[in-house]
Amino acid sequence: MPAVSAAQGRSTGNGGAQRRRAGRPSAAVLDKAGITAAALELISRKGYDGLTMAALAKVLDVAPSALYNHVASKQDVLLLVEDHLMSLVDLSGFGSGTWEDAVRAWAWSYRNVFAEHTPLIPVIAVLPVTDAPQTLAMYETVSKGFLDAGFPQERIIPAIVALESFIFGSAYDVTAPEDIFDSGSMAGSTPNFSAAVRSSAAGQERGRPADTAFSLGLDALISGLGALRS
Amino acid sequence: MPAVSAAQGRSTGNGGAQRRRAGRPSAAVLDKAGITAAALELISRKGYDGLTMAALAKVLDVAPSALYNHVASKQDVLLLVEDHLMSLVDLSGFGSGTWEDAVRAWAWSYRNVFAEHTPLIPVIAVLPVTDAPQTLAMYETVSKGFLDAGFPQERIIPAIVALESFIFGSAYDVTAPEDIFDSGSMAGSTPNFSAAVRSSAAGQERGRPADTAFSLGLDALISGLGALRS
DNA sequence: ACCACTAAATGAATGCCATTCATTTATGAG
DNA sequence: CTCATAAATGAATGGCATTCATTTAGTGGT
Repeated sequence: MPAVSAAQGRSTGNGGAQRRRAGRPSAAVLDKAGITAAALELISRKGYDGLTMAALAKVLDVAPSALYNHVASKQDVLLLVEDHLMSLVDLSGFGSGTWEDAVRAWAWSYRNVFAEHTPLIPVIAVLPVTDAPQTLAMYETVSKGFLDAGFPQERIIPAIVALESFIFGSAYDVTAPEDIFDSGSMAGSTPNFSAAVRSSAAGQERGRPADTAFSLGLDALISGLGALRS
Repeated sequence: MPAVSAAQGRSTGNGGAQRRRAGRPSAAVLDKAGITAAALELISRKGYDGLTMAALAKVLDVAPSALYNHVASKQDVLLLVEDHLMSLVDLSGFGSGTWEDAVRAWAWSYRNVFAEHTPLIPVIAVLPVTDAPQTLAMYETVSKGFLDAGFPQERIIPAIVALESFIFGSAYDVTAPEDIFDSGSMAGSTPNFSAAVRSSAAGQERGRPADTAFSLGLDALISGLGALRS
């Protein structure tokens, strides 16, 4: 159970005191599960800027070059993290309630998970699903949900892709600063925009602006895509 | 007219032969417009990986440190590029045709421009509009288009944000490899997904898959959001 | 029981990158 | 005329991912 060894290696702690001597250790120190866990810990503690191969090695109490016996590159580490996060997305709606409710719960959960991990979005967008079992499992469940709801088979993938595109874009939006639409000194030359910004800020008492936009767009997509069902 | 000087500096060429001697030159060599143009040239020639401060300096026939007299950081360069690209987005539909057609043309154009520049998307998402005049101009035109079409003022910004989120996510989708949904050896355990992938590939004779998904989602958003008009 | 191969660690490079700093030279305001 | 300021050079600096030679430990075949 190498994951346990890795966890022990980390909890043993050794705060940099006596170093391990060179050569293969009796019990393996590293494995993918341990690297993934350490990366997630590092990300939550220091953010993605803090996720360097050197920092990761330090958390695992290992020399940086040791990591390359288990992953081919830093991109590989990001891939491990990405696939782990996919397992956190809520799929419970598919199979129980209506298609609309299932999609809504899935989309909110998906957006919320990746709003905390926007640096992974460029990775996901280009990642072949073959290399990501959790991701593949999610697509299978969602596809089945769409099929059972009466979607024509050839429309399922485009519909999921459209929803995902909206979800990824919206995840970025969550991270935007509050004053992103403040026109500052240029406000005079943008009367319609400035008024719209003021008005939407005023009309919104509860919740984040990003949530309002997400809710609005998601409802539009769900009703528009739902019409494709036979 | 410093932009001209910069252009001359670049066309003079000097292919690295005799170096400029230290100290302030009689005519300024650099300015923001020239830096922006050089960055765009570099990006189109070598991609975003090739856009380094050193490479940019070389194109402009200048020492890397000289750039920092005009921009505070590389992020600043990306911001200049981003704002320039915004001026390429098609706004001609607003003011002529229907709201639906205007939004459709705007959205396709917006997506196509940034599909070639996805590394800028994280920059845009966090960029206060104050620092980006072209971006601000675009929002003004689009806001006016929504207002004239009968949108309640407080819904305009959320509606635009929802559309933009979909556009950014879809821009990533354009860059995805063709075989991104190939399940490979895992296909056996994902029957519904694999069948959906096969079916959507078969049903689609013309155009890129990304275009199909974008068209589908955009129509859904336009009809859903259009219903908000009074 | 030996031996060769492979796996997994260390530690010392390597090369690239953004950024900073001291220095030099030119311009323009008072 | 002079002096602050702007705009260039060139030489660091520190951080980064990655590679390589080396060391040690397990393993499969004979």
